[in-house]
Amino acid sequence: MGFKDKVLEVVRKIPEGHTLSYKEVAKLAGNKSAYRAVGNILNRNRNPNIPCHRVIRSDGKIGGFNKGSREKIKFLKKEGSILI
DNA sequence: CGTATGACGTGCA
DNA sequence: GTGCACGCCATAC
Repeated sequence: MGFKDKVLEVVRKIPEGHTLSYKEVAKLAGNKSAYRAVGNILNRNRNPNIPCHRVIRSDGKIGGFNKGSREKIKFLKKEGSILI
């Protein structure tokens, strides 16, 4: 159990229709300054149970996605969590 | 063990 | 308002 698992758990707890920024996730994970690592972890970690598409940048931008930002945008728009 | 990387964030020009 | 550059942390190899 480390920062990685904590981040994944936090992201997994994100309810539908709600999005969190990498910084927020890092803060909830215990390291508010590790937002850099959050993106890294989500990128390397391919866990289908982790709705990583609900994690966006603080700017409101999508950021990136394993399968392609298109899918991420699609999911967010479908859930009504984003206004792009 | 040490180096390099990255789906970020903030500041400054 | 937009663009560029730097700094930050943890993970993976």
